[in-house]
Amino acid sequence: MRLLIVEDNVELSKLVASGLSAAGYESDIVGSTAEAREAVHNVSYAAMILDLGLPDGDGLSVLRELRRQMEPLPVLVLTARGGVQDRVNGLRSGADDYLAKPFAMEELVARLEAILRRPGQLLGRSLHLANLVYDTESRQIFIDDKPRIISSRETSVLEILLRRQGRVVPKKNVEDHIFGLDGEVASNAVEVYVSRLRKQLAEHGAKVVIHTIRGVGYMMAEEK
Amino acid sequence: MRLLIVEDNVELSKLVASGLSAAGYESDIVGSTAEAREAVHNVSYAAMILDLGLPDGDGLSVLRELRRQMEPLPVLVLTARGGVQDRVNGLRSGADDYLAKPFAMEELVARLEAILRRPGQLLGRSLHLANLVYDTESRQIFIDDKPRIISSRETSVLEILLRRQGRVVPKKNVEDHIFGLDGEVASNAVEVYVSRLRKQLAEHGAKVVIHTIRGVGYMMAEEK
DNA sequence: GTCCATCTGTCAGGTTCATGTAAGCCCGAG
DNA sequence: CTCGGGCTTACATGAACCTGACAGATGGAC
Repeated sequence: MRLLIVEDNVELSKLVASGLSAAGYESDIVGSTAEAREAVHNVSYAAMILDLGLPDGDGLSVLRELRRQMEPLPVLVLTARGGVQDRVNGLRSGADDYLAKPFAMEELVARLEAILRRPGQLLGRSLHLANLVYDTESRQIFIDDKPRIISSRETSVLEILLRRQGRVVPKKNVEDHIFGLDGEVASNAVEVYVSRLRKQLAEHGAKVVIHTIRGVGYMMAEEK
Repeated sequence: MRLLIVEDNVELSKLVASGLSAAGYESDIVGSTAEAREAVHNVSYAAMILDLGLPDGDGLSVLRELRRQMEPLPVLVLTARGGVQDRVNGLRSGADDYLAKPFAMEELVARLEAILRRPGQLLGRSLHLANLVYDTESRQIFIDDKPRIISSRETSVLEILLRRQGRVVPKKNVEDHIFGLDGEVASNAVEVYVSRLRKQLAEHGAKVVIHTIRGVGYMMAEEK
């Protein structure tokens, strides 16, 4: 399995490469956004490890470009900046995970393998669809890179539909996901949440649709 | 996907049916070997769950008869008798698996799905034809890898035609597959479904055709 | 504490849509 | 050409679904 390391600090990049090699991964190293763009277009990598502070620009621009092209390549962002704002920026731009320097090699490998192993988007920290990004940890929603607030219940519905995007999610599953085992609902609560979610997504200009499959459930997909 | 439950204990059979329903399978229930024979001959089931202690004879006789006719229907034997000898008898008679009462519903579903998924059987998890993919578990249709929604009845027709792609499926079989034992149709319902299915497949750009064989039934094949 | 805003679950009325039936046309076989 | 099966469209029906409204719950500001 081949990885792309985008990092301008030569010592660090070699260290990472050798650590990954020990874990059984081959890797290519580039040191600028320009080289990164080229490499990604020419080679099919299993994942990218991306540093943000690069000599010729911000690594996030590479990431955003990838996502705009609907490229699902898993990306692990790696940077010295560890503040909350940077973390949010990374995820908002479409990163799958985020690691602040200094870090332990084991953690890098563990997180990398987590994003490689995840089936579809079932386990990812961050979920994407069209211009919609959802951070599963902070439960934050971004549309066109702008944070949007929607209420808790609707967020839960969004999450489960997003995790199974392009697949039908039975209404019962949605209900279970929201209420867990204990709470029972004696009404059409799920329908109401879906209705409210649709409305809010539309208001915020999200380019996604929630299809209704009568007698079964719902399916979220990209618009058109 | 439709299953046949052969079980004379009404409570148990209902329990099993509801458990299977939760797992996404429809089922018909019969309570004797005579009814079982009739049902199997009239309807095309995905699998049979067979109890051995029946009021009018041994369930194994039904199974042996099926196998003598080279009928590949997957059979899961379910019985109070849990001894090794019984297990051997069941398997020797052509059962695909064996489950002793009392059992956990999860185990029944797991074993059932194991035999349904088994290669070489009529049934796999997903069926392909040209640019059309059908997932038998979620009953989802993909054309050119994009999920497509068509309604329940049309999906059932598609499923049986796909399972026997390249072969003629008698109209009566299609009808049985959709309605099972109980429902009787007093019209040209099947023709209507086929018509609707053709239309929708065309709209979605599926490269498949449904040929009509006059006086017999239908056959699905790749376009051109 | 009070006030206000928002969130939540329920309900009811209206709407949409899958479904089965029927009717008329089409078309292939003979 | 005739006959009969097949195709397609139209339509009625009821179930499934949508959505606006409402009232209680919650929680933050003061």
